[in-house]
Amino acid sequence: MRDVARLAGVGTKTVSRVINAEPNVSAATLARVNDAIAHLNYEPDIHAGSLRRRGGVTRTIGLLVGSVANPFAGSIHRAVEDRAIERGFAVFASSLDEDPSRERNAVSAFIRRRVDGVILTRASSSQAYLLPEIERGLPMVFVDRPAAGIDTDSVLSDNVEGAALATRHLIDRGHQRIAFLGDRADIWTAGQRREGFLREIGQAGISTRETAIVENLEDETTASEAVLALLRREQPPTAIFSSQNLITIGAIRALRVLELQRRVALVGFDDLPMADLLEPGISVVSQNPSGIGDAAARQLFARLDGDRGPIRKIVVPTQFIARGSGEILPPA
Amino acid sequence: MRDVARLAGVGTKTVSRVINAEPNVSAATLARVNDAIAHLNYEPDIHAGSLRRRGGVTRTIGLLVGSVANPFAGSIHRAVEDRAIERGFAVFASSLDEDPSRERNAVSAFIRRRVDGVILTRASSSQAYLLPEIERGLPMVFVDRPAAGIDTDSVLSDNVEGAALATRHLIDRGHQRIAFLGDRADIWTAGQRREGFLREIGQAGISTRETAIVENLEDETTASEAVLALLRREQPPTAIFSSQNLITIGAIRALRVLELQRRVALVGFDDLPMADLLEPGISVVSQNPSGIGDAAARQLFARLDGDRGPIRKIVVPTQFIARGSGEILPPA
DNA sequence: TTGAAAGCGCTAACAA
DNA sequence: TTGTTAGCGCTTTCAA
Repeated sequence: MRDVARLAGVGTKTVSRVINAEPNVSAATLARVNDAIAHLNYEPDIHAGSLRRRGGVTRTIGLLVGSVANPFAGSIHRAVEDRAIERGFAVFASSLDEDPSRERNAVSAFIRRRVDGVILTRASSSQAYLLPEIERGLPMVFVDRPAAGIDTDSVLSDNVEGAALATRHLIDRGHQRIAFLGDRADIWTAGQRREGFLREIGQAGISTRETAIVENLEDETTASEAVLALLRREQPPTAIFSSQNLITIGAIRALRVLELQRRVALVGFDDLPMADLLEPGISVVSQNPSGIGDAAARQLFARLDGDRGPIRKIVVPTQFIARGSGEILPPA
Repeated sequence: MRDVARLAGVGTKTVSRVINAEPNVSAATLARVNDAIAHLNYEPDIHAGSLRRRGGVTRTIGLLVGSVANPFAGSIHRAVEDRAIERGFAVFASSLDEDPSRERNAVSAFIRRRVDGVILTRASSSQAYLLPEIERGLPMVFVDRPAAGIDTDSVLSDNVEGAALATRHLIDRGHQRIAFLGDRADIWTAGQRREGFLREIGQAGISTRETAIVENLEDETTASEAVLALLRREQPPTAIFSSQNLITIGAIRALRVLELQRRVALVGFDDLPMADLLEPGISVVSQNPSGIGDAAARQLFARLDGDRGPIRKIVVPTQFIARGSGEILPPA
């Protein structure tokens, strides 16, 4: 910046005015400074500026998602980026991997870099450690799962309703023996989806002895093995509700192995790429990840703009997509 | 930091020593300072530190990919993050969208935030604008596509060989009328894959009048329409090589519409999720995005560690995966 | 319209 | 082992 000032024959404050598009710079000076900037390939240091700037804003936000390699997270990320870029904000992205220590480290990394706000998914069981940051006024929006131990803005899918919708869909087609497949029971969304499932089973007056609840499925392989075991029982389920992406893929594989994909109904929670190209197509309850990301970013920026309104809990609706696998009827 | 120093009854330099795990702090002082840090929930400002620190490192890198919503980019991103996190680095991620102005803006956003290095995919036709940054010593690795107009480290898939492999696979099965489907011809990878295709066609002595080259397919829909048109010709192709992901999906849809998915061979460039669950399974040349990200991050960190060796062009091999669609024989 | 001086939170250099 | 002073690149404050 000193070099630019010297080259343009002005003081550093004038260069500062030009960079920040402040008023009270004559056209001639403006041109001279801009020439000097171009000539020296000068890029101002945002963080040096934020040090003294009132509010200390860095035009940077932090985003913590399940894993940046996961398409669900990718869609959230993209929506957040699109909102951020409009305002000249940059986005730090980190992956959580269901690991509480990664959560803490990521948040700390964001804070040490003085982000203006954060959009977070949680893995640990309490976010009380964020209390001091809230008091300091760090805007914070939770996505996919609500914070525990603190009250913050959040943007969530309607997990209970989505699961209930899928379950009702199967019950309406006459299924009574319906299996529930869930991932790690300590994950908040897993519990919510289980709740929706059980609610509908109860309302339909189906005995819980008829339903199989299989939880803590970690990946495709364990899910596939669990489904193979289920279907080899004496009274196998006539329908399956799989409450997570990878588990649904495992279930599809198991059904194929037994050649039952046209005889046993299957509905998955969360959409799958090319699900409509399989035979039968896979019926799902789809979430709206870019809607979640968009809402979260809007809420965060509203807070950054000074919105001091009450905490908002935004629920993004899910949608049932019938493609065939969920419309299979129970054997007569 | 002043508050911490005061509370611990030491000077700020001592706090600085503790934060940075520098030697020459007595155990007693260390404990007092750490207590004060915990008590005040103090998190040091990395950027304020970097201002004065020699080298000015911020432990931050910038990553620019096609789109963070794209699974290919997601895998690269995740691999980069895994290497970065080991060293306490944070990652800025941005999407390119094949838009030269987004490229410039993203790079500028990174530089203004004083990243220590960048991993970039390009959209614009020349990266000569980065010359000053190179001279200033900003480490830089290009992924997926090489930089143009400057000489930098890069990590690329073997696009020409991969496309040649796919083409040879089809020729070896007796196909003569093979169609090439490509995306925007100005995209570097598109040209490379076309080159590999044409090389094998030429070596097999197949007349180019027998092959159909359809380029500038923008998405699934245009690809699907193009394939429908191709297959309705008098002399339709007996095999299709689709050189990009979304185009392959469009081709699959078109083949299904005409019920030709078991009669016309199809090989795609880039793997598709659940490609093995379709009927027939989709044969592909798969890239190794996490291998690309890993190699790029390793190279970048080697440069950050002071490696001043010659520019490296790393090629990550592709792999042919036979699943059925590519093994369909031409009609007798 | 412009610039000089002070200071943001931290580390380098040096002195104690 | 510890602290003091200066200064990183910028913005604020205030005077010219």
